[in-house]
Amino acid sequence: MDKSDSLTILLVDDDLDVLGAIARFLRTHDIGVVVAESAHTALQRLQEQHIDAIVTDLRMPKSNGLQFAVSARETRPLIPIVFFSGYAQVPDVVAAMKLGAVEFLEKPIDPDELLKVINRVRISHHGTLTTQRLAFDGLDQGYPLKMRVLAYEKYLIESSLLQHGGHISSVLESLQVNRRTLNDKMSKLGIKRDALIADTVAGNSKPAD
Amino acid sequence: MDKSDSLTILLVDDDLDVLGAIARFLRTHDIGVVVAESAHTALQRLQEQHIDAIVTDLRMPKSNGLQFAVSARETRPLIPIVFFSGYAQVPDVVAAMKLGAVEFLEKPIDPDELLKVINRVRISHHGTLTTQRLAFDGLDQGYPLKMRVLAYEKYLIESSLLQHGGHISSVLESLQVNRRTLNDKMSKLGIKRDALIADTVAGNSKPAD
DNA sequence: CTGAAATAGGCAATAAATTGCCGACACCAG
DNA sequence: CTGGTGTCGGCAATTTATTGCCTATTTCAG
Repeated sequence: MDKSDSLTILLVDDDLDVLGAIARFLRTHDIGVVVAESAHTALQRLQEQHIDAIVTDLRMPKSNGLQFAVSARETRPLIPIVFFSGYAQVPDVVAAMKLGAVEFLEKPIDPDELLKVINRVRISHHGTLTTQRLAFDGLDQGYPLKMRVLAYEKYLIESSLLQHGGHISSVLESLQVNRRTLNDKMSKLGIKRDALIADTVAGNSKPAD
Repeated sequence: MDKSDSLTILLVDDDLDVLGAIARFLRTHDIGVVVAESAHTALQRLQEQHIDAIVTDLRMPKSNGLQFAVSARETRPLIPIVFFSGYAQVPDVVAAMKLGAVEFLEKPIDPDELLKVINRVRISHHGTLTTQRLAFDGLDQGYPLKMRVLAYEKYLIESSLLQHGGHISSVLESLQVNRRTLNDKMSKLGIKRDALIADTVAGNSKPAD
């Protein structure tokens, strides 16, 4: 299946067996995979082509995963990063999560679990959402408070819409907001319900998480 | 400014020896400590009195620390929470950090380290901005849109204040907001400039509600 | 086809936020 | 002490947001 909305992830691990196995698995599930066996290579790939998310081993021979993540964030400030590791210590995990990791998996990796995580990324960073996240989160300086708050509000509403499959009444209940207010906000913030729900029909529209 | 105990933390652990020892240590460092030996008691304390931050064991006989944290957040959505545990598994740590934990310490607790963490909390969630952000959109859905947006706005203002060392005029420029508006927001959101700029020295506690 | 349910938008009353202007207070250098 | 700077809050005019009421449109089951 060729899907225009499929994700491309950057998979980083020094163990080529693991790299190959996971890459194969993900590709059979319509996820584009770019592999790299070192942090150095990974950073190159990150600059060469479009990557939607990073899945990386925490422990690698030369540069460790955290260091790599920091470098990666310099290029792509808010790219979602998923770590995995076989012998993670608590401080490592804490550091990774503080960096804003979306998930931290243990080796050996359960492919289905990884797939679930990636699908979650697919949803929360979908299309217009990604732009919004950048708007309110990445550019720490230079944007007025009001604009950033509005961008966040837009992001929250779009997320809720996606999570409820475009079902407005559910969103109203979830966000506990007046129906008229929500409509006005969506109009003002340029949120198109139709566009959002059309986006998700191809993949999983329900994050059963 | 009141020079007495400016910060009150809620310390939760089923091990009474640990509870007593840490409480004593913290009290000698001018930190108010309310102790609870169970999640149930802790939730009561949380409603009875003003608590600035929670320090809790992850593993407790009856209810686990995560469950407790979720309940605590229902009462105090953005209260800083520090976890500690002796036998933490990776998924536990990940879950705790996703909940927006400020820090995750390992048992046995190094008192000085805990003190350092608490002092970071004292200047209002300093440091791990990413973690803080996760606390917003990683937090369970179920909080009204308005509350979440306000929480984010509060976070933005506090961050900017910290970043500019409490210089209001710099914050005004950075956030491009009217001075009168910023003052009003700070007042409404319970942001105390004095408390934020008081560096490692004790400042005012903030009755953040 | 018909009617119920879900969604969207117009309009107007009400509530809240924004902002300029004024004065007050603290602090510091001269 | 005095004047300058930075901060804070009261007040009121203006703007914006919220929300209830009403109607239109679409969708879908019967």
